[in-house]
Amino acid sequence: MDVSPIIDPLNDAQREAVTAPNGHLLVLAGAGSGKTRVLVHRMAWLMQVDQIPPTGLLAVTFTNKAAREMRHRIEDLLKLEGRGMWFGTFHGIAHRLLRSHWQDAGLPENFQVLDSDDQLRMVKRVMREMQLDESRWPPKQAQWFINAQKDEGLRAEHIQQNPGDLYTNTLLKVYQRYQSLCQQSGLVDFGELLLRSHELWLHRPELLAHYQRRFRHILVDEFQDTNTIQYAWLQVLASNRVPLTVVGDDDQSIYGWRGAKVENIQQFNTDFPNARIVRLEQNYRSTGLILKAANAVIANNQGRLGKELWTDSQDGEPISLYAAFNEQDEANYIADSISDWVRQGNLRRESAILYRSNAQSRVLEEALVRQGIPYRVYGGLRFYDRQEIRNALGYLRLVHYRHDDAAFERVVNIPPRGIGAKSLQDLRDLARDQSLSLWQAAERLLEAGAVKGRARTGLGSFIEIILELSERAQSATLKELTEQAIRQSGLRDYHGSEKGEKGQARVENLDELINAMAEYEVEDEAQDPLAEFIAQAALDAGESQADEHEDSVQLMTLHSAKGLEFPLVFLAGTEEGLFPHSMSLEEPGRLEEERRLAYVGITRAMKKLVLTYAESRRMYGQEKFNALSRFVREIPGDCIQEVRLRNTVSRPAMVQRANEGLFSSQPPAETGLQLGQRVRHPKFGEGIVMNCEGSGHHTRVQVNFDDGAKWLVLAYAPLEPC
DNA sequence: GTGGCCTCTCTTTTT
DNA sequence: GAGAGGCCAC
Repeated sequence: MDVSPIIDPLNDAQREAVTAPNGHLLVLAGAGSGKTRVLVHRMAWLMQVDQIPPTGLLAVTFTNKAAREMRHRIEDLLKLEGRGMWFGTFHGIAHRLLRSHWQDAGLPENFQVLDSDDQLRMVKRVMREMQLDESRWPPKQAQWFINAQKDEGLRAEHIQQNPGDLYTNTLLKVYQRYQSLCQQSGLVDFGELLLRSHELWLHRPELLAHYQRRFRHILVDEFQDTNTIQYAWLQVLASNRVPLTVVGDDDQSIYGWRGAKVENIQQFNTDFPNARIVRLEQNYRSTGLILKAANAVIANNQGRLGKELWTDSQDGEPISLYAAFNEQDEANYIADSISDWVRQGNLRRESAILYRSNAQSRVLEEALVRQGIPYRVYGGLRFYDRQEIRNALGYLRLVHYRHDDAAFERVVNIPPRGIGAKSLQDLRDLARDQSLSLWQAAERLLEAGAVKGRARTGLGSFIEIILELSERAQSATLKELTEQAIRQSGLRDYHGSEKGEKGQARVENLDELINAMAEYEVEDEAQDPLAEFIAQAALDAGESQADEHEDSVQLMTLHSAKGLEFPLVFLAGTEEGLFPHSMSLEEPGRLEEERRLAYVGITRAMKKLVLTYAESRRMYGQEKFNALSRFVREIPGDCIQEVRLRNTVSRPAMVQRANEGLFSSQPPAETGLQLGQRVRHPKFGEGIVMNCEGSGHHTRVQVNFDDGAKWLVLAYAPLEPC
């Protein structure tokens, strides 16, 4: 057997990881150290050398994109179809298990996956039922509470009531009521998928044993992003029967705020004491200086597992630091730089602009538009999150499963058919009192003649539509069914008549959905295709299928940049308050997470990194004078070259003042000016210094001349003290 | 059901 | 200061 294609392209550490005996393995993989490659090659090794059949492998990732990419690469490497291997996200795999074992999991066969939008609706409904004041008890917060508990593996009945703690007690009640409503309507939210499949292991040992025999090895990507319940799920499944390979980087853990536990990496050592540990520290991505900067920044974090990236490559160009006058200047500078770079024969798509928060993208986009540079913004509204799509899916969900209350609430009055808040409330009341689904409640009310007038007609025709579609579903293809649902429900006309281009765009999206249905391939023949499509729509929000063919600059948040790399990277808005974000300054833990985010950002760059910040920035409607980010100050001086426009005034002084963290309205000392001082201007004559803003070459002072106050840029309008 | 007005907030986001 | 979400009036 020739294993050279599997091990030849690897360095020593990578090879050690790939060829480790079929036992527990922890791979600490630094940024750009070939983590995915190791995972893929290890799968190949296990199949070829340890003779594990494809069906014996389970590979778990966090995003559908990562799962697809892995499948792709293994098929490429082994020139075979990955059929039989289980690839998927934690949620996807949990869902698959629950579908197969719905009875053991205590679910109805037709259970539906509830996405966060629908979840919020359900939470609101429960809270209204409980007559909680929405301003005092924000539904979003309750939703967050429920998800956080589920992420920790806790059911409402596991959580201790605390007599004095009104907050927890109230939210607990919401949790409890929400849960029973979901159970009754056959709805399973994201957290519930994980929690339930964990319970499935615990309550059905024979099932667990079955899967433990089936899986001969489990591989987990981005292990630092696992939360408590995910870890528990893995731990029970693997225990001491199924070997685990987990790959992660504690320095790239940036999702603590949504429940990820970096500690799981340390815990792994304890729970699996015989696990082998391999560190991948050689970086193949970035230049020497970029790596040096990244190492220096991350070294300021405490309690790391310890890893220091190194590279064979040259130092490369120094990192540029541009101090912009304001956010406009920053955006223009970046757009100019990209123009230059493209003029030198580079591709736009090889450059990326990264920022901490989405709000920053607008100014950047405007500057790119002005210069006619095509760009693509990542992470916008996803296809299945669009209203019109969710409405169409709402109808289909009801066709599939009438007791899906979330879908019922969503579309019963869309398009409007006279079923207002009052009628809906009657339905909810009846449903609650008699433990019925909204669908059943509607039937009862109609039979009893308890609804009158427009509401009666509307509700009647709504039910009629669903019934007719259900009939049609028996014989029609998915595509035909969807087409009819969109037409017959009135959604097409309703969205089409929305004013402006919006209406047209919505209809186009609906057509796109019909196309997607036509192309949809059923993965599991045994499954009802409609059921499968609906679940997929909830679990895979549909990678924004933007035209990737056009050569465009990539704009995204630092979070979405994880896992990607670009020859040229701009990191915009490196200012205190923005990055690190002001909301993470209080807790040291949050600040460390921000620092890891900085580490992620820096290590995205292959050849050239440009940091920019604005001395003055409009935020929340106010002019803010933020100091240079501490993360930039943590980079050794010899890695950085400060870029200034010409006519520079005293660069060191500017940097010093930035480092001191403050820009005052007092002009810099080296200008020889002070507030209140008399100065002479060659053209305007004598005046008094009233105010100062900015620093460095952008320093502007306000001077009161005889004919009024003027703002002057010091660099261009030298003032003489007099 | 829509439009206008008021208030409130103001990260990061996958499933 | 902008955008979202809630509320009220027509």
